[in-house]
Amino acid sequence: MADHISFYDTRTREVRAFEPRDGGRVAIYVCGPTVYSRIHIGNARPFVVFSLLKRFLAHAGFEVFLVINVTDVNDKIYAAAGERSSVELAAAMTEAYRSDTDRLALGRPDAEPLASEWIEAIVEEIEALLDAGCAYAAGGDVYFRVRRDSAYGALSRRDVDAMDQGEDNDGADLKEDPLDFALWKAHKAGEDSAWDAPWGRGRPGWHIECSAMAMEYLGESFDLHGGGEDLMFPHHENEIAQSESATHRTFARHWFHVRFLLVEGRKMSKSEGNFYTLRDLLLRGYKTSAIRMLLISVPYRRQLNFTFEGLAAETVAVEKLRTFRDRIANTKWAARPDSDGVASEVAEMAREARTNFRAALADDLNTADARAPIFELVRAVNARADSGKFFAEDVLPILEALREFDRVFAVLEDHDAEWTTFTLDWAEREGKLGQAAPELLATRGVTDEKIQALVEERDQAKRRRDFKRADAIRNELAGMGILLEDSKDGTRWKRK
RNA sequence: GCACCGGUGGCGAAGUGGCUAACGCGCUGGUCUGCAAAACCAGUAUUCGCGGGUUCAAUUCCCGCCCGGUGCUCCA
Repeated sequence: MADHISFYDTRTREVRAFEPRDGGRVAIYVCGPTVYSRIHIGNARPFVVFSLLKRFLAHAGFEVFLVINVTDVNDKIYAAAGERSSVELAAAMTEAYRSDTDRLALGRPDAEPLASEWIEAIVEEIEALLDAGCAYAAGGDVYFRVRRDSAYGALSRRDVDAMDQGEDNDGADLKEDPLDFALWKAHKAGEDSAWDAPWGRGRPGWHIECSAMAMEYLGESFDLHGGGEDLMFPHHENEIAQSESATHRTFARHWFHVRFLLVEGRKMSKSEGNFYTLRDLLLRGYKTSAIRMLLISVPYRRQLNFTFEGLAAETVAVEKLRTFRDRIANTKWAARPDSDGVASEVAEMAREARTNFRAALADDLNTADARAPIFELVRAVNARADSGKFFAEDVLPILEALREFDRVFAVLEDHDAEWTTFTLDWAEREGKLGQAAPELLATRGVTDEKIQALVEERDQAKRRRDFKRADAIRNELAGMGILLEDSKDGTRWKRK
């Protein structure tokens, strides 16, 4: 099943066969968040994409090891902390990042190293670069000699001589060449995290931490390295320069960049007023299943327009799949009258859908295309079920197909109600309950027992043909976010 | 200015040198239902930003234009 998987490679600018060095094993490194604030929907896209990538590769039979680092020493963190401790801010925001991404229900990376915990490895790599003559210390800083690296600019297709010389940057007077970038920054007044190093007290530059941690976890050369498109230059270009100058080996064999998203058609920014954290969306009553579905609806290399209209549409789409799954699983289907040992047509449809699903993902992780066979299967099977052509022996192939889809997409498992409770409890602690959507607040304290009692009362009213009363109860439940479905097998309800 | 990406139905979006241009949402009509909901059926792009070219054939390749987006150094 693992054959013919290919991904676009930023370095070669083409869709290339993905061939891990070590047969069945895949090592992936992704540049994660800088923890100075809660993650927003733009940060969520790479997290979702790389989690899906891992899930797909694992599903395709590879043993995947995914590293997503956390940058917890950085200028932005110092700036955001102000008078407070940057260390405490970073720790709190790291926790928030883990909690928020847990709500995305895609699992955690296999390792989530913090830059601050790998200073020793970073210092060692800088020493190696100094020894090799690729770097130099100046005024307590250490810089990398960009012009010593003839391959510099290959990833982002930039001509070193055509680059802006950046004279107004920090440390310009210490650099031999304006193109050089910092591997180590000398301690400055007001910075509350610093480590001793042979060339002076300070902290790592931004790029070196990823080189060091990637090599610590995955070795000098590994399969795939990724991040947001913004990281291509200078971050990843600099990582390649440092790493390959130190090891003389290909650092990452495949480069994978996730496109930025737009929010309501515009670039997301605080000044535009379209800046949303994951928590904001949860408080507004949107479910992470819908967020995932929306992020899946556009392939990772395309710009995605994140809108509330889109979220609403995907909420419905997720519901359609769950309703279908429940229908198949919970109905007493008749045995097939003409079971003559031939595989049923439904089993054949499920097989074909699974094949198409895998093929779409194997083709540069085309998640948008991969959704089509799922919905096609749902419609075809619903149609058969409506016309009495779905039988007990068809249940298993269908549920297995759904399980396969969900091993990658994770939208069927319903944690939504749980996350809603979690979000509201958090909002209460933070005094933000007032920001919660009214529909969300209405669901608070609505227990299954309470719902069940009302549903039974309505059923009795229906039996008396007291439809006024029955409809009143249905409306009352709707106000609590409960939807009813009458069927021959009784009334089913679900939380919206 | 330099580099790059996109413009497909009401919205989102896949895709291909030539079968009826996927899929999701929406809308209209129908079946079912006490009414709904769910589900299904039918309809909803004579056409893929505009102009030109290549080709027997282009939405798909090439050129130009218009529109939108992104990057261009220490800062996800």
